Amino acid sequence: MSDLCDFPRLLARQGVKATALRLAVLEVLGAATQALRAQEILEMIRARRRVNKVSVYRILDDFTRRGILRRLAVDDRASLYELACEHHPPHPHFQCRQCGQVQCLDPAPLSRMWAELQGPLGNRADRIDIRVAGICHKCREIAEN
Amino acid sequence: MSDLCDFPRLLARQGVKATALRLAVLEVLGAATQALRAQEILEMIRARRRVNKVSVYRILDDFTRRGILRRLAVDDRASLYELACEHHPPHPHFQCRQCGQVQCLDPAPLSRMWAELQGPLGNRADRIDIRVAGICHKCREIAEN
DNA sequence: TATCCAAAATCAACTTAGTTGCAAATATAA
DNA sequence: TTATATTTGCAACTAAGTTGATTTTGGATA
Ligand SMILES: [Mn+2]
Ligand SMILES: [Mn+2]
Ligand SMILES: [Zn+2]
Ligand SMILES: [Zn+2]
Repeated sequence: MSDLCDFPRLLARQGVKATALRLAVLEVLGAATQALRAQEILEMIRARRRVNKVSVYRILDDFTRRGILRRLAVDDRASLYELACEHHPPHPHFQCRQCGQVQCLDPAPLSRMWAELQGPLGNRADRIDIRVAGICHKCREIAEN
Repeated sequence: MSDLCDFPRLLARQGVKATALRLAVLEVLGAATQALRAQEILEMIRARRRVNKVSVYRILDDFTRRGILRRLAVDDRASLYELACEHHPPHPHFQCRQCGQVQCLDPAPLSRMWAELQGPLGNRADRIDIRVAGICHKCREIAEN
């Protein structure tokens, strides 16, 4: 999702050491054009160095709790991760039910939605996930030919 | 989510036989006040009769593909199931990050959202899932005392 | 520079949630 | 009744993630 962020600084602000592995996780996600599964992140890091999957899972978990990453629950069994820095505000996603691809959508409709759902039934809401499902552009082209 | 539906007729319309097990799955979900995990459905059926988990998973899967049920992807590893009949139109959900409880919210905001997200980027959207997360009513009370 | 320490990473083993292939049972048709 | 199709059950397997214990490492201290 672009490399606009200064990852070492981002980690410093959170009070965590910028280890090679933590930076590798952020760099993989920073270079990605869409949200990635833990397995994909692991493989991409393994293209460059040796890593244990447990370390990656623990880093993803920690980053998600700290708000450095967002974890997206999708229909598949594995969840997806994306950067949650200021350059990537929360936004809806589109998942194709044919190919499974998950695209990031424009954040605008989400902010309009916010007021509607804020604090219903006495709950204190602090996050909205929107997932739009259907058939993507590409899959429609394939089906039409 | 209430027993307003005539399950045998619902199944007949879908061209599937109304077997005892299929009806048991629908009755459990019809009586539930919130969406249930496969494991919970299994246990509730087992309180009355002997069943194999595979049969339940296969029924849940088949019903979801037919649109009799909706499968909700949540942050936990197991997904949730709810009836998708005319008495339970699609709606947003609220999940508490403390206790994990998932509540069904009012369908209204979802229909307002629909127009906004329909067919972005050339995709053909046919479903919107909205999940609101935060701290629920109950958990807030506990925290305040 | 050597030694110590806490944080980070690794390893093997385990768990959870679901899946697969095939066999047995049950229902329906001929 | 016999044949056929559908449904359910059983055992074994898989994918994704988790746990607890151990080893490694990057600094701080002496
Ligand atoms: Mn995204
Ligand atoms: Mn619901
Ligand atoms: Zn597609
Ligand atoms: Zn709660």
